[in-house]
Amino acid sequence: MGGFVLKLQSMNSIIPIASNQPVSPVTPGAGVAASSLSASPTFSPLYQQIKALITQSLQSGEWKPGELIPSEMELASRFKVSQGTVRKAIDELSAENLVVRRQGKGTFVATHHEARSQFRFLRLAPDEGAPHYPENKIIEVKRMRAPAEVARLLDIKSGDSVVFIRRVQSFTGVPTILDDLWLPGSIFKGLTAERLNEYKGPMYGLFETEFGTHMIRASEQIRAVCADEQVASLLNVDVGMPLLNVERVSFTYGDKPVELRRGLYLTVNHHYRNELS
Amino acid sequence: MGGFVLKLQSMNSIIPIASNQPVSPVTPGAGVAASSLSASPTFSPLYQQIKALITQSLQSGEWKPGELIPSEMELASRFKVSQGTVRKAIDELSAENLVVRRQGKGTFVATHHEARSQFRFLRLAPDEGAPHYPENKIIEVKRMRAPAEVARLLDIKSGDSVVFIRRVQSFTGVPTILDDLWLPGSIFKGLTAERLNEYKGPMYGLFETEFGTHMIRASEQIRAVCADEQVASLLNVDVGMPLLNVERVSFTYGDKPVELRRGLYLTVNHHYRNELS
DNA sequence: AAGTGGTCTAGACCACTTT
DNA sequence: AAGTGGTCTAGACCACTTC
Repeated sequence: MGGFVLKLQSMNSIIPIASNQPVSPVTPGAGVAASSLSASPTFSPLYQQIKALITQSLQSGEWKPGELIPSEMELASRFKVSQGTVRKAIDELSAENLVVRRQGKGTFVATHHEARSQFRFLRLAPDEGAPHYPENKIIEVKRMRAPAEVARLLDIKSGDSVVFIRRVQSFTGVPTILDDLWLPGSIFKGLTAERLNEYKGPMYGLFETEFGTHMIRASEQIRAVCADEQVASLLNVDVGMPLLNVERVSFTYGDKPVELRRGLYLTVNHHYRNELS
Repeated sequence: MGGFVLKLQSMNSIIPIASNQPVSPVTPGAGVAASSLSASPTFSPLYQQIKALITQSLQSGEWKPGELIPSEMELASRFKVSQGTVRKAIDELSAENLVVRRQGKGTFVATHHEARSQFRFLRLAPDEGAPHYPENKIIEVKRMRAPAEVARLLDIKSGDSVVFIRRVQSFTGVPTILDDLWLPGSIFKGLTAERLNEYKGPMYGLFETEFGTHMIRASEQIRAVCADEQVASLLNVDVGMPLLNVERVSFTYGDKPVELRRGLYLTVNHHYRNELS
């Protein structure tokens, strides 16, 4: 019986896990044989370590968005743990929307090319009728040097290259969202207005497919502001019209910030919806 | 070996579960013996049925907010299922913030009288510094007949008695939030301005303790508006100042709406924070 | 029929809290 | 020492999908 409880300095230095696992089968019916290191202050449950290993494979691109990952039994065999432990790891990854389970088919890497996740990052809904996806119009795409504030939020150096995008989104012809985006130039090489205009569907789908960057979560700060002349012109409203100002930082695997977005939402016939639970 | 898989018309008609449970102990090591009804279109996993039973006990007040509920072993014994099945039911209740687990102590009914849940329903945070709780000033408390829109959202009849509350919340002396609340009169009998002013701490704590109504979730719709004269006067800002308009419907056990709230937030030095995940 | 995830049980041991 | 939730394993069967 081998020791299942591992002592780890951090979740990043987890790779040698295999060598700490039992190499011989556990006696049937036997429970967990604890090592004497179990009181370690850096103790981490086995399933958390497995979760970190799976996350690493997602991050490294071993399994790409939309693809099938190995079955629970295969992963259990690879990591030398029971299927139940792999299951608990995948349970959490599924709860965090990193993977999607489908009974009878398998577990798939989450992708933004799916109806079910279409409105996960678009919280503006019409006051009447079912949510639907807006039309995109790209106003401007340019390369520039990151201002200090942009660099800080993207965790890059001030003056580093960033891609700036301005677009307007309309619902049934009515301009409703003005977005300004800043993306790290090192990741989004070759992003042009043409490519953005050609692409139909959510921008995060394009980012994922064309630039290998999958967004896993975002953090938003919302304020109320008034439209200035430039904004009023772009959204076709009067100067002084109250608008939602939504500042978003989006993160990819490893909680790395890879998008800064400032959206101005016209909330006359739409609202930002939020569930508190 | 008894049949564990039950056929249910709905989650509400679950009470006879006990009579469908095995009364004699299951043969050790035996798996699940499925009944021939397993293909029923209304099939519900055992742990979901247990979850519903526990939720009923929460709703009925058998265990009150802050109290300890029976241990997993006790519940397993009561419901004649394994401890693992109870565990999975409680896992979900914990994820939904209905209960709180504490290793070594037990599982407690969630309460709003705790630091850990203090900011679950208060999303306005200062731009600089750590979140802190605002001071309350009750402006008005009165009884009135529910307007049609209020009645619709509270799922009561138009003209039914409601309690109306207006208050201003301030951060370090600066008026920042103007709230208007409508509460069903049938539940919040005897709510007075004095009682609200005496009470220090979150209003949901008072609702829970004084009126036996614990909020479990809320749904918000956010818009940008401009301050009119009355609002400007109450928040000590200029007319036309852009404000967040946050309309909230809060629900208690059984997803019953029991509060309608319209908040106006000054977002000059604060922002509404939201995590998209 | 075979393979996948989903449910359920049983038993062991660990970590934490209280007695 | 006893009790609680937390982790881990093992094995059975169910529901769903594909072959």
